[in-house]
Amino acid sequence: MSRKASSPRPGGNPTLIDVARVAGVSPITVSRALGRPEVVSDATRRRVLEAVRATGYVPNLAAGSLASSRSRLVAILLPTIANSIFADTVQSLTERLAGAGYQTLLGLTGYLPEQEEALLEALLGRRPDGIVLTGTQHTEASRERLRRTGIPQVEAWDLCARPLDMLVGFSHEAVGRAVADYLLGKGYRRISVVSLDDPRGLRRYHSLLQALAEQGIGEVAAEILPAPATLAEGREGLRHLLERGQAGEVVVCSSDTLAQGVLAEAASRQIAVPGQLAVMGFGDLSSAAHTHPPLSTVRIDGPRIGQSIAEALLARFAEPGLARNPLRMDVGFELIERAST
Amino acid sequence: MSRKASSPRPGGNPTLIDVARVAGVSPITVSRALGRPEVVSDATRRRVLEAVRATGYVPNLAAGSLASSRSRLVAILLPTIANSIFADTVQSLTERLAGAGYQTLLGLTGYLPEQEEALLEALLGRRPDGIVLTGTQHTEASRERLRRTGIPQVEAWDLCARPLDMLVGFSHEAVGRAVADYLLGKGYRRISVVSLDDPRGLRRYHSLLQALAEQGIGEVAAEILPAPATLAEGREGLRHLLERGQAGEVVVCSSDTLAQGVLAEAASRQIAVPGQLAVMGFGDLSSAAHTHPPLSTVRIDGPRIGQSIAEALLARFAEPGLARNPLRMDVGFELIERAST
DNA sequence: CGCTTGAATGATTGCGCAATCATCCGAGAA
DNA sequence: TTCTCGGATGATTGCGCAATCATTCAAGCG
Repeated sequence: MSRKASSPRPGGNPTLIDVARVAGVSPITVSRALGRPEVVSDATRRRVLEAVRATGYVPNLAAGSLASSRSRLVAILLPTIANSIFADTVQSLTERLAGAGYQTLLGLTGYLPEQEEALLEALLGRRPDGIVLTGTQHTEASRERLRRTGIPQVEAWDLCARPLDMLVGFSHEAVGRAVADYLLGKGYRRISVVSLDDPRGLRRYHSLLQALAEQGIGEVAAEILPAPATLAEGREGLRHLLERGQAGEVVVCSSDTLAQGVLAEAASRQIAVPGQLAVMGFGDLSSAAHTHPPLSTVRIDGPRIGQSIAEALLARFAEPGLARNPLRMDVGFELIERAST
Repeated sequence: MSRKASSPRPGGNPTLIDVARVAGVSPITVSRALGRPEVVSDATRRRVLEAVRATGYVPNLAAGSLASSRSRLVAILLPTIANSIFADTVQSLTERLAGAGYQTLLGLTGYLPEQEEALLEALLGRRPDGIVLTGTQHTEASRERLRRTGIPQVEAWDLCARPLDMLVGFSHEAVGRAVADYLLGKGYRRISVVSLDDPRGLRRYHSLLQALAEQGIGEVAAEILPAPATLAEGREGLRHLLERGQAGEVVVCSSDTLAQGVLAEAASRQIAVPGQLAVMGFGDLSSAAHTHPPLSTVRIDGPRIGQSIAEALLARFAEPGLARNPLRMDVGFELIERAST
């Protein structure tokens, strides 16, 4: 390295040593005054804080990570943030973690498991203290790698029998069944589906199919569309169903965004909703209550998921002994009936 | 510290030294094989990569940061990701940076400058190689701190006379004027505004006011709502305007989301759009083309902003000599006329 | 008065890596 | 043959911090 010891260095960032010199204490006392203020005397702490202000010192967290083996970083992997149902979860998770001094490393997988694998390796390089994953489908390589890290991790927005570690979500199978029961109860028999080809949407679709089959309804036309969800995709989905004469009495959509597209396509074709065609969404985005007609949908409490993830991680950070506690939280869902069905 | 030198440590993560031992080379050769593969021989590189695979080695980037003074981290500060017009920008920015080996540290300011200040300090602790800020309004403390870091930084989604460093955005004043000219050209004279109280929305509002005033239109009712933008806020905005009899012939909204709320409120009151009341949005969200009626709005190319930010930062990283190059990119905007006006 | 006690502070060390400088060795030139 | 040269590899060092152990000193006690 170029520089000898700790000269003043007008160029670089000030370090603990610079602050210590200004405050007239040892570097480790500065470290303590900032990191564990209760162990230094009031007078010393004041002197140190004054020196921090005077020097413009900002602790180098990379050095802190290295020395303490705690990065105060949480990695979040999610498919996308654009028009996303996950946005509320990420927002509340990030806020809660920030309040506890943790920062958020964002990784976008674009719904591709292989992408998740590469991203995961990159993120692990930061030695995050916690990892949040969307869904429970990961490549075998990812699962193995995650298992070996021993880092607390939370899978979100889903439930499964063998979670990697902690789990905060709800049952997509239960959603599918609940939607089937609801629609059958309303008297609908000819049902079609417009779904994104994302794993959780497809699981809801399959359990809907099964629940309907159990009631003797075997024919369910489906239009499976590539991610991400947009209104245009929804419109296209309904258009294809109509062209094939398969739309039936009600279209079940894998997201409110698709459902809004379906509504728009129906409006443009003068199809009355729900008179000629009912529409069901998923997610209860803030727009769902305000479409025309208001959208029946399934409400998921995204902020609550985020908050629960944060609590679970923070608890684990505070008490590493809890390792492998069997947290498996089902936040449930709520079927919201509005005018579209 | 507890451990002596570099014993095998079955518990912890493998290090460069472990890989080196397996590959039968020195640690620094492993470092080179991974970081600058062109300087080691093919045979050595293969042996090293095999050893990396065998050990499950993942480089500790905190240590790398500390040794090289390059974190390969870019901090992004933005108001919110929920229902956000910035989502596309963040998505494309993140993807482009990830492709170049940079990771993204996300900071959410909630539209509060003081929050930005605290967040900024926390993020600077990671010594990011680049910083992306939303907008050009920062506290004086933030500006000063940013200036002194010398880290390449980009202000996005706005233009201003004295940028901190680089700038990729468009003129909100020009948007306000363009909207005024457009509406006047269509023959509208009684104009009202529903805006979020975010700085950029208010700037568009004020320049709209000024442009209208120059044409002799002095009375413009406005409803200013707290962030974040939701359909419900838009509905409330129109409701208040109508209650006061001030909605006029056309409502200009500071975002498409608010505009959709206005459309919903109008629909629920049997107000014909645009016959009795025209509506103008901002952002051209993917939903704007599919509302009922389709929404006239102002299109901003969010992904392009993200891409341009990434290019600008990567260029600066590759060539630190370019410091203080005067990049100041105006990505412009496009007024989209649809059926709502 | 000497002792213990515990709060406050300090000295030393190493976290894992890359920058820097040093060394080695084989091919080609003189 | 000897020398030079440059590609390949290695040894050493320090990045900035916190863990660990050591020291100091005043208060309290018999």
